[in-house]
Amino acid sequence: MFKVSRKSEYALIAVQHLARAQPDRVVSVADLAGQTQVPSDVLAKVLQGLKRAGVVRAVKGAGGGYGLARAPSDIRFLDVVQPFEDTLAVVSCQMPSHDCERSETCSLRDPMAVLNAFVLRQFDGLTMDLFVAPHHWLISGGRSAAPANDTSLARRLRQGEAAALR
Amino acid sequence: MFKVSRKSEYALIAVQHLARAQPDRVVSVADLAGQTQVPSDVLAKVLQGLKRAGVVRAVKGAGGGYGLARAPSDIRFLDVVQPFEDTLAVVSCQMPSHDCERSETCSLRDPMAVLNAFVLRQFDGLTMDLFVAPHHWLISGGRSAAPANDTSLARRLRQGEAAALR
DNA sequence: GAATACCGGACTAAAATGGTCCTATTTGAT
DNA sequence: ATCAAATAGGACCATTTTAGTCCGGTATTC
Repeated sequence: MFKVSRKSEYALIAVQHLARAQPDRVVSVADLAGQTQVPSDVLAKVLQGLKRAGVVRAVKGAGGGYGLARAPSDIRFLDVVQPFEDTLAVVSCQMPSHDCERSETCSLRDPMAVLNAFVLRQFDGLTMDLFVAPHHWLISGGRSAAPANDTSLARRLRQGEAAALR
Repeated sequence: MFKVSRKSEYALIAVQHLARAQPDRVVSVADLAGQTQVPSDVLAKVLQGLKRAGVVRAVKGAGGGYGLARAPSDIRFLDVVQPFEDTLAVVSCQMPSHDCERSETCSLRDPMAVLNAFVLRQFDGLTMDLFVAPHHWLISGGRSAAPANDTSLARRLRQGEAAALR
């Protein structure tokens, strides 16, 4: 459980690398594949998906490539991952159009809804700036101000909270 | 992502039903399959797994069957689910014996470790009593005392917190 | 000793996953 | 104009994972 698909991992890696490039520049798939060690065909597909999701912008033709559509702090973790996941539900009875044939005898649905909403809410507060720089949250003393929808998880990430690692 | 395997869902359902039975009684796979609408062969496998995990106890022979090994409040969500999941990591670079070939250029590992630990910790605080009775946490006024390792998620579940559902 | 039930391996069908290949189409440079 | 660089995206395949079935074995009760 929990584990994201490999495409999602590639997407996270791609966004991370694009975030390091100058904001107005654009990087070709070939270059990015070289940097990231991700098979370029697969990476191409992933970037297309990210483009459709509006996370990344593309410039076609010679000299073209991909760049972030906006600042990492405006890109949520789920924005990057969702295009490559079929569902974000913990159990299937929480999936969009599933009417449970066991509803008579099973009472998992409601507690599961709470659980599911909690998890989603936590992840919703995560933005990609928490992942980009190499350990920027560990070495940098200066910490950014907490955004409005800050969650416990986001807070911990920003602080590199050691407690969470135990 | 997040989604548990179907066996895990069956395991949750099974534990829920066993929790409703009298603590000293034991229910056969056939009976349980009838109650839960789960294919009995599959359910048998699931219960064997739960037994190996120490979640349920088995009584062999005529009149035998399965019962919970301890009170629902002493059974954690992860106890029930883990036997049927290959991994609890969000990304593969957090899995037990994975040495990352991208460690030079990828800085996802450390923030991901925080993320991973956070998720696990939240789920670790979940016990099965939060799932058993039909809406007991919604209709019952009396609420149990918070255990030592209470987490935000467990708290919300205990309260059936509407905020989490938005 | 026969019926009841757990135990658990072997096997199969179906689906998801990860990856490759091939062919447009757009664009910049010569 | 033409060519090369690059994205766009469909079709396809191999592998793995998943879900489920089947079957013989063992323990226990009546």
